[in-house]
Amino acid sequence: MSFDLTDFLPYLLNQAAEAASLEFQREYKARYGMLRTEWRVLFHLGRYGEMSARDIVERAMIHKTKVSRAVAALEGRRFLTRREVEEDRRREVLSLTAQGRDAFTELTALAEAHDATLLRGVPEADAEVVRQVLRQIAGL
Amino acid sequence: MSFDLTDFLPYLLNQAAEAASLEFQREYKARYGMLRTEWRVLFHLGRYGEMSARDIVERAMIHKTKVSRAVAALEGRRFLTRREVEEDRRREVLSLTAQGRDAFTELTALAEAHDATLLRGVPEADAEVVRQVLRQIAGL
DNA sequence: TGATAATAGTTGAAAATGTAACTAACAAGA
DNA sequence: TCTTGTTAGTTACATTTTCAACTATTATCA
Repeated sequence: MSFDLTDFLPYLLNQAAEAASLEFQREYKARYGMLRTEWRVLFHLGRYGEMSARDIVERAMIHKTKVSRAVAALEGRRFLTRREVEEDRRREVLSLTAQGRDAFTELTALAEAHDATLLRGVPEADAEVVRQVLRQIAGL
Repeated sequence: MSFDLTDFLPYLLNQAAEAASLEFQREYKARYGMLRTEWRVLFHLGRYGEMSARDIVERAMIHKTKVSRAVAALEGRRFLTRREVEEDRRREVLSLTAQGRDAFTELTALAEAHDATLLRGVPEADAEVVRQVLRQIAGL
């Protein structure tokens, strides 16, 4: 039989994703009491600027109920604020507070360092191949 | 700012893992009403032969409570059976039923096909680089 | 205009997961 | 033997996630 579990891409991706998130998760959990979805929402706002919950849903491919709850939690802890949009009163534009930006800055620095650790010993050319293939799979 | 979200490995891994699992998950869910952990337990038994829950915990790095519940579910749906071990009555050896083996065979074929789809257009050398790096990150 | 559909976001209940505590069996040393 | 510790596996409870309504607003089109 030729097919090993560690050849199976969804499995391998899941294991790698879990391992990669684990250490970093401890950071944002311990420092800011954040959940993973909250960190991802924060990251999107920090990296790409203010946007609506719907934009985050689309870009991050996170379900809208998760985003809704993450936004509520981040708002409660004063990491972001909502602003009504006049031309469409269903929507609310989200933006980070100063505190949210600080958290973003600190966590991003940690994330970059963490990335380097994960790819220790991997030639940059190979790392780029990995990113490329992952983007394809993720549909990005 | 130099750091793009799609360069950030844990993020990229998560997105790819989620996208990769999605379609396949629909298969085992729709056909067999299986959860992800259940499919993974089934896979281990189908691929590597009978073993105890503890062995699966170690090999698959799934938490023992998840394995315990998956085993109970698979047993309830007659995909596997337990057998007591005389020399250590704490342990139970698990093995697939004929029905379990059928499911394994069918799902494995689907898994292989799914893998090929995910890697469409990716040279085999690159695919191997990806698997290698993912194994490193996952600690496999 | 008015009816129907679509969209943004929220909420409640059900399902799944994680954590810790638990039972039962074995192990090892005084 | 008796105590203490370890291991296999299960269960209970709290937290998260998922799924299916639901509200409120905007869009479409006869």
